[in-house]
Amino acid sequence: MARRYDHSREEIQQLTLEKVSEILKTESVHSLSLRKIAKVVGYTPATLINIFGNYSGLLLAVNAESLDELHELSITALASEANALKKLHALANVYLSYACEHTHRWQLIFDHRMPEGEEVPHWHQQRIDLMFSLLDGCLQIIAPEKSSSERETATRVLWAGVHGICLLATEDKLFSKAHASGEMLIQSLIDNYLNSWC
Amino acid sequence: MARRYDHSREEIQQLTLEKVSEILKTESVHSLSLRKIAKVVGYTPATLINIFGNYSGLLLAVNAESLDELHELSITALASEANALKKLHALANVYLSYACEHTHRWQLIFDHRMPEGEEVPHWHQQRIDLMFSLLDGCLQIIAPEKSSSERETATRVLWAGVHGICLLATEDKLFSKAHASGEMLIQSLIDNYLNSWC
DNA sequence: TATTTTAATTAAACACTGTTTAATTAAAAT
DNA sequence: ATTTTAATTAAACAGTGTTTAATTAAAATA
Repeated sequence: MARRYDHSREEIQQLTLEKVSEILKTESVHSLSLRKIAKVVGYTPATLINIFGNYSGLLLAVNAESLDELHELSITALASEANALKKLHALANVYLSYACEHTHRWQLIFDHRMPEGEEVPHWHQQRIDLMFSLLDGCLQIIAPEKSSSERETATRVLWAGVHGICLLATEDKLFSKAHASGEMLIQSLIDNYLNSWC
Repeated sequence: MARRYDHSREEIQQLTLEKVSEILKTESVHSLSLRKIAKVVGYTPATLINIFGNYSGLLLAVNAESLDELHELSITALASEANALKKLHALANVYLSYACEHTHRWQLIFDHRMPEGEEVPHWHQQRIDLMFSLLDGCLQIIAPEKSSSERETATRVLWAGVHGICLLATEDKLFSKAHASGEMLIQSLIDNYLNSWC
């Protein structure tokens, strides 16, 4: 068989992202496969490869959507707080909430590895840089006297800490309810670190 | 063919761990496979499954060895410092050094996931708990007035932070030389966090 | 010592995986 | 109306971890 034209390229792409989203609501990253996705989308694996280049490209497209979601949530969280320190807390809690509520989507972002030899696409790196820049923006208001390299250090320390806490939370390595105690850890990290830093 | 008896069960296990070690010196976690390992060991995949239960069990055995290495390095690092704060720094730097120098082994510890339904073996969890307890021991000396739940929070924050920094370092997300700037981030994290915490 | 039982080892099959190839055919361009 | 282009698929390919059945050497038993 050949050329159906039930959907345009863009429609198949959109349809795929929706179906993967649905799967990730209940199933883990490791139970995902190109063939399984192709089946629920209603096209063959080869068609999805034709559209996304390869399986890695498909997952990357899912992750781009996730990062866009995270970015939008971050923007509204920032707008809802006046104080720069509170903005920073809000940012970290958006990150934790996303990790806890969309655990499999969140894990996919960091579980994904480029195939040997391929570079991370610039549009993907841009999305990550954008998230970092929001953090940096808060620190710029909190400590305007600091140099940009000092701020860069603090940004990375805070991101690493929050990310590590989210890893513990999503992997249920936190005794009590993951989200609640995750929030506590984040509060402790940010308050204590910044209290001394500036 | 059947029953060779070139090696005992223990010898094959030991041989396997050695060969995997060698492979991980140059190749990444994702290029590893049971069949590839079996080939270099000189036995068939089914033999390795007979010994380790399944592929996951084989990787778990590699990780147990890695955690033992990390533990031993930690013990000697602790012994080489008198001051409790310096001990803590030493501990964190052992972790970073191991991540940078044995990157693939280190990544395998955290990339590995139990198969659906199987629980983390207690002997593996014990090894992880042991590492956490070393950290907790330092904090106990640094801040004996704190409650054990307060210390638990600090332990987790510090571990999460150091782990996140190591992730950045091993994935070359750190502009300059990974190890050097990783050390800087860890210093910033520990000094600032503890400076405010106690 | 001869015989039975046990278990180590393997080849082959199984059910998957992502990707490539070649063929089909509908749509677009000429 | 004809040619070109490209969407789509089935099938093949090379790989994965695991299971099964057969072989056979070693250990246990008689």
